[in-house]
Amino acid sequence: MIVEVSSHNTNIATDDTQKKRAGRVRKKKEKIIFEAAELEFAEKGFEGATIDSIAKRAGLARPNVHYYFDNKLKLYGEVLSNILELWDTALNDISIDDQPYEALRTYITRKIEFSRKHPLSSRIFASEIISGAPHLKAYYQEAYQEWFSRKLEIFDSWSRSGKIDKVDPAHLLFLIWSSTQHYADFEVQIASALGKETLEDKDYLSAAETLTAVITKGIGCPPDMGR
Amino acid sequence: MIVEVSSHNTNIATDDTQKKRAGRVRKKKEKIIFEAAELEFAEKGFEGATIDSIAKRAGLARPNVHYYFDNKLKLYGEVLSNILELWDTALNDISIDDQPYEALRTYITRKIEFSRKHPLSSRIFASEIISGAPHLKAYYQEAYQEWFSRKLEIFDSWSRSGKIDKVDPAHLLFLIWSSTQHYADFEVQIASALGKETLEDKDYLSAAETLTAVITKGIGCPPDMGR
DNA sequence: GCCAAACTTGACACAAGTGTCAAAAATCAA
DNA sequence: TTGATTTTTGACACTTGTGTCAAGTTTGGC
Repeated sequence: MIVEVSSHNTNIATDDTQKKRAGRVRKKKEKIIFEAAELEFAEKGFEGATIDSIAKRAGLARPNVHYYFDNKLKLYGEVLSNILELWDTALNDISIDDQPYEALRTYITRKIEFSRKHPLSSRIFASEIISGAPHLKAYYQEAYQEWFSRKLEIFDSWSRSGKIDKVDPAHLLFLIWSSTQHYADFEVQIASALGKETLEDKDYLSAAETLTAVITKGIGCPPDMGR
Repeated sequence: MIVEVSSHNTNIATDDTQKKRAGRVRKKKEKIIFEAAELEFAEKGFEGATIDSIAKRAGLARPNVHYYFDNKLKLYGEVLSNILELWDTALNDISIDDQPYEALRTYITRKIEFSRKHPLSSRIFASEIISGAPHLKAYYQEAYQEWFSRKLEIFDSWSRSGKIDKVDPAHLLFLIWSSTQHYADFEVQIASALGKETLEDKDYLSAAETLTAVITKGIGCPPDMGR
């Protein structure tokens, strides 16, 4: 039942066994279906999503969805791996040589931008984790742990060289990750708190500013620290 | 379709229309079903949950679940309002007269403890928000906005009186909320990052410590500020 | 021990979802 | 224009889930 999610595949149609090469129509329809699927999965989760509903969102007959993506699991797998890929390319990355303030400011800003540009992806991912990541086990035993420990090393080295305070690097990473992720996953709640229907550009901007200010000062590398 | 979620009802069976008063058996069974439902909803979301699966988790025949809770929506409504109630009682609360450091330390610690003790509740709530809060609209237009603005006032007053830095209070609140919430919702991811199957007490403790340290220092009210 | 109320369950009717197939329609290269 | 290929769709068989009912069983007060 576990999807083998490959984090890097440029072509959406993975199994070339009997799949026809992508014509114009195919590409367009795949995109329409894919986007409808993202909406559906974000709103209902994997278990709650139905192919019928995806077909309706896409404006197609249900068997047509089966024609392009064999079944719900395959479609979901594509959506998931697309998310991981997006993530990889959009957030490359913090380097050990960077100055903490600049590096964190950039990272936080990019992560928040990502939350604004790809809220559905973020939410689908969150739903998957919340429900125990049943389709991501593979990924979690490999790529993620590596990504995580690379970040830890950077924070550790910053901490050892006195560039930042001695703070538990893992929890610091969780702090950065969760507070930025929040703006995608809990957008409804945030908008409601701010008395709006939906968040605007300036909200994301001031979020990034505030998070950067509080977190960098909180670990002892505020902007005015100089060098 | 929107559930009228009342944030305070001591008795689980709300509609006394034809419901029999709670005997011993009733109470016990309701609890078993309720807990099975929490597991199911946390894992599958509202749309994906099935009564059959809840019945199986509870070790009962499906019609028996219908006997105690009329249908899925009612059961979900009970679960949701139980969560809101838990929240209200467990996190009461920050007062405007408190010193920021102590108040925040207490709040963050309690919130993380809540994440440890009630991970399912937290996750169900998160799923509901992620999918657009279709069953919480009512709550969100009232109680939540009030809760939120009360917190804002406190932060604002701290900020005006120079007890903390001039930081956007809304985003500060989101920061605190999201980073603590994270330990319930993304437990799988966190455990995987830390190379464990499941989180231990000390993980929650060091989480609370780190968050408190970084956030309070980040807004200019570290413990050694004294008074 | 009796019996009314509370509880349990198999069976039913119905609704919704899945995946497949064959035939119709559209596309496009020669 | 034609005909092979790609795409679309109605129909089918099947599975899963829902809610109800009536007949059974258990429980507990007397």
